[in-house]
Amino acid sequence: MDQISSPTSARLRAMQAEGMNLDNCPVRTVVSRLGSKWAPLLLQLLAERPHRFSELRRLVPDISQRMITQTLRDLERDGYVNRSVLPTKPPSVTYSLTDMGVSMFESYRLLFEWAEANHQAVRAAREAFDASDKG
Amino acid sequence: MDQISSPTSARLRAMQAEGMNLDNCPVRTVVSRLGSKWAPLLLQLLAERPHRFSELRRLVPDISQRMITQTLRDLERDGYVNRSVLPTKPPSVTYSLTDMGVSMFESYRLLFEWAEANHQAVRAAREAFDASDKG
DNA sequence: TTTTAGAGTCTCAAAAAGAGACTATATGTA
DNA sequence: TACATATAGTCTCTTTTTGAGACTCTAAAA
Repeated sequence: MDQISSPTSARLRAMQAEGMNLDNCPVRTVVSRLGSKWAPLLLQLLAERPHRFSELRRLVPDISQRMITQTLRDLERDGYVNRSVLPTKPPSVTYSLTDMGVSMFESYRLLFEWAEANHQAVRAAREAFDASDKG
Repeated sequence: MDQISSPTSARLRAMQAEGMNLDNCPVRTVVSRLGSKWAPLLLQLLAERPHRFSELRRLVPDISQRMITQTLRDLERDGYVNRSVLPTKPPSVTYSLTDMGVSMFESYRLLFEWAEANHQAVRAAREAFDASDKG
């Protein structure tokens, strides 16, 4: 049984007929990780240059240590981020993008650029919605 | 006080000095919504053509109705999705992308394409990580 | 008369996120 | 000697978010 690719509705219909579920959908597998609360921010910083743990902590003051660790671990697990430990005392740990991370970020960056260019429109839409009867 | 733009580390340092927090970071504001569990899938379907609520439900069998509603509401609130009700009995509701939704999806789509092309590598990285002492 | 369809809402359980304290070791300071 | 600081986390507990499943309403069809 093949991996599912981009699920067009025709494809979804076929999958449904075959009794497949969507838990293996590659797009979802990849994208849902990258859209987590802190991943975009940390990826942007690592795309700029490698950073140490404590640098990230200082640069993003409203993230808890637990969430830095966890987000970086997830990104490392998926192969986007490299974690290298220098055996100094106390040890220093540097995080950087892998080749795959760089490759992925080239695509992801376009959404970031869209967001920078259009966040006012999004914000306006949000406020209009909240001010309407729907909000 | 201006909106924060893409937070380079220099910018973050400046923000920190000014006592700003990152809750208004436009990239995070926009991206974290779009990376939620179901948004990518629903956006793909709506990018293909408009769909009705019950179509989406049938096409994505493992999503609960509550989550369809909520995800579509969030996308509508942010201005990506249009919800139009036809006053039939029972009423029919059609969801489609707005112009802004189409514009956003043009950028987002590149990440989807990357994901389709590279999900095997991500999966492999994940398995390698889990098999190592780190997992 | 019971069923079906559409488009949800409501309630409650499970999972994830977040805050804050705690750990280890070595160096610097009083 | 005693105390504080730095790095890179982990542990526990609380709050928030997600998710599943039952329930609602209306009108037409079987």
